[in-house]
Amino acid sequence: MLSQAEENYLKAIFKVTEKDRKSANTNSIAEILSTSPASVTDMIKRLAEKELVNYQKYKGVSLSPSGNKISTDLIRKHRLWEVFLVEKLDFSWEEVHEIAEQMEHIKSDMLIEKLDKFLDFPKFDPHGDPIPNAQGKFTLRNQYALDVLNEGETGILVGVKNHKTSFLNFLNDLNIKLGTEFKLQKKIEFDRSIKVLIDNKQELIFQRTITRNLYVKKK
Amino acid sequence: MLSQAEENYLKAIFKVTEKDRKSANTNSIAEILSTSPASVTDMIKRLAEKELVNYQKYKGVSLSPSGNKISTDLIRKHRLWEVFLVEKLDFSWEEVHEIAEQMEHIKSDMLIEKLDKFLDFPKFDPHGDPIPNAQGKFTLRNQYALDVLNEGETGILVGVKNHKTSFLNFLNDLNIKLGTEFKLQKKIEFDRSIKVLIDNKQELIFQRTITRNLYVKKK
DNA sequence: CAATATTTTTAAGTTAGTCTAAAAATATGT
DNA sequence: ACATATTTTTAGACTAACTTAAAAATATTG
Repeated sequence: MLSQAEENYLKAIFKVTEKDRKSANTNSIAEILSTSPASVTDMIKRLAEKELVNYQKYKGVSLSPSGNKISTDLIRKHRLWEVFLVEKLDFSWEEVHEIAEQMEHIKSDMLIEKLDKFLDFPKFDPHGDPIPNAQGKFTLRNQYALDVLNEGETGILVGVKNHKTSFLNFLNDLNIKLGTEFKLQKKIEFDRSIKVLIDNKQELIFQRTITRNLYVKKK
Repeated sequence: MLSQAEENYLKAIFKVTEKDRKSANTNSIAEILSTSPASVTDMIKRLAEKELVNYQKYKGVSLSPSGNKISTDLIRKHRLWEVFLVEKLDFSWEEVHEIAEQMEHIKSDMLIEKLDKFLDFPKFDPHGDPIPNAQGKFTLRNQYALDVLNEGETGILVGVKNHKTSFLNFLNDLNIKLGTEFKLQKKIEFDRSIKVLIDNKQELIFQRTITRNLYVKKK
């Protein structure tokens, strides 16, 4: 039985390596977990001992098959609980991360099975992130950052990359949510910002810091 | 912010002292938590430091007002989650204790408020135990152990004292659940066992070990 | 490619929570 | 009430997870 600390390390390694990076370095893990590189080395050795990670001194760390399964299970649990909090308990999407961070450590396979069923087997969480199935498989989707659209094209918001409360509240204030339609009016070459028409109502200019964080599917 | 271990000690002290006992002794706490008396002394000192308990060496320990509030909050959370698991996720009453034992440690006041509302403010958990309100107040109920009924009287099952899986499964096998009616046919003086008619269908003899653990209200 | 900067690991120490064994205090029985 | 039994506390040691500081390895750059 893994401790919550061990689980959090596995998740952090997953996070670093999921963007095709082969292995995670000590510093990046330390930063994600707000701890020291020394602590990371310490823990990695223990995880290597349990064959949850592949590790060679100074060469970075990656997840073993069993470590990878545990990570995707954690992500599955986290995202299912987020759906529960938003759909059933009426939380807003910027409020759920911290709570789900706690709930993902509850240990009971039957609980997750039944929760999944209760929620009607959702494939995406409230931020549009895919929920892996019980085998650890993620649903893929054709999605693009908003600034990839061509002029005149319309995209439907299906996900957000940045999950910070401040960013989500910015979207709340503009009444932007999953499903919101963006019609790209004009690409401004100078700084790659764009002029968009939102839900056929408000027209706005978005900088790259925003467009990079909005995932749409083409309408 | 309290650790799960600290919270479990507070709950154990609550459990020992709730049956009108003024203070809890080291051994009884150790037994509940499956730990050693030495560990209990150790932890009690820390809890006393934080003014969560009243403690004098060799004289037992009791909850301070703040310790008591934390305990009832934990019981509230535990029992609300049990209701959720049974009512919403379709668990059986003998399956929920362990899971709720984990869930009760999730820290979020808003979560419990919203959960309470989602469940429509239940006053009793799946075993018939009262759920304290946010102020720590328990709903009282006129209930009696089954063997307190007089011959000819009928009682409706409103709670069970023993929560062990084996006992609950015994009840499941007899199709006994909250709401089941017991008509007391005969008291057998010899060993205080009773002959009861269950839901006007099956007639059985129950020993004291069973009747003591069934709480009914008079019909 | 040597000097410097950065990253990673090691070493040594801390805290929470646990244990066992022994000592101290309290309770019990004749 | 005193000897014995029981309970509780202390002492010392252990593990998991963390820290800081220093040493070692790797990477970068003029």
